[in-house]
Amino acid sequence: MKISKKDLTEKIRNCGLKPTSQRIAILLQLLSRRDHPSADAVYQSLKDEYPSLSLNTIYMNLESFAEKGIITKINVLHQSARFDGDISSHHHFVCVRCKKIIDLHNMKIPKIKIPKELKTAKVYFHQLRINGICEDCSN
Amino acid sequence: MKISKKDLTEKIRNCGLKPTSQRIAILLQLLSRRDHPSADAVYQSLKDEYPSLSLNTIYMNLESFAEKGIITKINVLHQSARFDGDISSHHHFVCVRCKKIIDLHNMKIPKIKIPKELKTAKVYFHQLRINGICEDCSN
DNA sequence: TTGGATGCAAATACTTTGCACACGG
DNA sequence: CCGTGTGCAAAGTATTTGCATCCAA
Repeated sequence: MKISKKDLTEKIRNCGLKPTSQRIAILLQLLSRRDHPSADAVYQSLKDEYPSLSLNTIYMNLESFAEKGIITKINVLHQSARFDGDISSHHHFVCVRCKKIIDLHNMKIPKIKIPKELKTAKVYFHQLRINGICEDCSN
Repeated sequence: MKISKKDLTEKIRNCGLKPTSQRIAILLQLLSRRDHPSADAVYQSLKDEYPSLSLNTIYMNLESFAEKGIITKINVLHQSARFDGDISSHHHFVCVRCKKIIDLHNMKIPKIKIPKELKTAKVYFHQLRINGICEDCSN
């Protein structure tokens, strides 16, 4: 499907942001590609066509778009790697605001059927991650 | 349950690593606590008792332990934020080695029952993440 | 003794912040 | 014009790398 700049302009305006040329370019880039780029990957793809575009602008706008829900941020970003000594099967709730991680031991997840896309990969383990805002942060 | 140093030594040796005093201390620390510490958090807890222990050693060993499967690294993708232009409901496979993300659109996940630990939290969305090693990396 | 492990310091990577200028409404 | 958005540079934090020394086997 073709993505028109007009649609993008609308989409950006609808979520309360000014449809600047940079925002349109960034959103177009993200909707056109099938992978899951980092801010820098988007930057690399756009800098030839938009030499004045700054990486900073991409960081800010990807974050804004995700906040408005027109794109998704796959990894709630902890500033640092977090480790768990408990390797028994359990899942996690992550507060998107304070980044707190809460164990969910009592949560039963029905058996997962590994999809065919992964038939050749080695699956280690799966973890369900629930994102939200914890009690402390919701005040 | 009490964790004996003897058991830890065994555990470390069993996964092919030398049971140095630093490794034993780091693993003991991680297995004793109920939270999900960063490398620095582990460092802060240990540096009084082991003044010569370096943060670097903790980084390396937490990574090694996670690779051997005796602890878990919760956020595989913490080094850079990754975004997805596709906001339809789907899940992801993440290669723990090359960090590649593969979309799993065909995967049906039965309805999730939100556990009681979260009764006061606001749940935004949940994503199932399957961790493993992709075909390219498994050679 | 010997190769892996550690400690230190420097280097790198990612992201955020501060501020002056530019631009859309 | 007004206020948000952008670009640049600098700062901040997390992690990795290089290398000499150390230590468990």
